[in-house]
Amino acid sequence: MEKNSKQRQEILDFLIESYSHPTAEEVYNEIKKRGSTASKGTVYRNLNFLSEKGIIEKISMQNGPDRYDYLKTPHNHAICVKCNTVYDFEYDFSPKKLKKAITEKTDIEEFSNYIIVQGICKKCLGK
Amino acid sequence: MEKNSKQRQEILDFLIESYSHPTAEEVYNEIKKRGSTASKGTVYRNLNFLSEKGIIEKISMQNGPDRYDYLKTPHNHAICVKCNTVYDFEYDFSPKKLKKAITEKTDIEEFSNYIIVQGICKKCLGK
DNA sequence: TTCCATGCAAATCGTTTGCATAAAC
DNA sequence: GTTTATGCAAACGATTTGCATGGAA
Repeated sequence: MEKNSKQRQEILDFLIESYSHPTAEEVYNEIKKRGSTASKGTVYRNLNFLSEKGIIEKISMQNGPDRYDYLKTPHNHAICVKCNTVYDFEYDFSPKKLKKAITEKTDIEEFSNYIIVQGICKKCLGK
Repeated sequence: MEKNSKQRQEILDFLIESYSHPTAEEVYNEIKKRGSTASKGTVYRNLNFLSEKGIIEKISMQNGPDRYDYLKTPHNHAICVKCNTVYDFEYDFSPKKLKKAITEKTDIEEFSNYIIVQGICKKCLGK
């Protein structure tokens, strides 16, 4: 049976109120600033724990560290592959049609409502 | 001006004929088996070069090493986050509507036609 | 009083980099 | 001849792990 530690709660609390898709490092720094005793190892262990439970989402980036997002209402992610900024957006991907297309062609059975679109943002295009 | 080395061509040739979304390590092993002199550093440098050119796509995984895919006709990727298998599938995401949804809500201007859906495959669900 | 979670540090993994040499053009 | 790419090995960043200890149930 799992145990509800102070540290795990501090990590989750921060993610719930955060809208910036922070990295593990950023989570660590922020909760430290607030007085948490959590070590970096504990932060990583809990981020993995929470994402395996489906409470948060681990977002893998093309460059740099993973980012984490608390799963409120379903939404999608548009990611700039240059500067690694993650944006939320809503879009109806017609889940039923999509499910059909995927299960017909692949072995994927269950899939996330959080779809990832990669792109380049205004700022990075200018460069 | 860029130069077309033997090693770069060997790496690209292998990706063109591969349908398995190989990792850098797998690319390295396979071209070595075929007699290439390419070092691992060269493999990484060329995979980055080719993906910056938009010739191949770098696919970041939730766990484990990145995978690479030669960009033939547009298609999407369904990824099992447990076993890291990448499947191809076709689906009409209504690019115009999607573009509108994204540019209205985010700073992303240009985006890839290769959309990523994360899920769990049949085999891993059973476990 | 059991067993899960922690803190710490070392280890690991995937990838990048510096530098001297070799190959394209 | 000039410049870009290579091979090698060392360095790097992000993450995981082993182990002894502490805290929840």
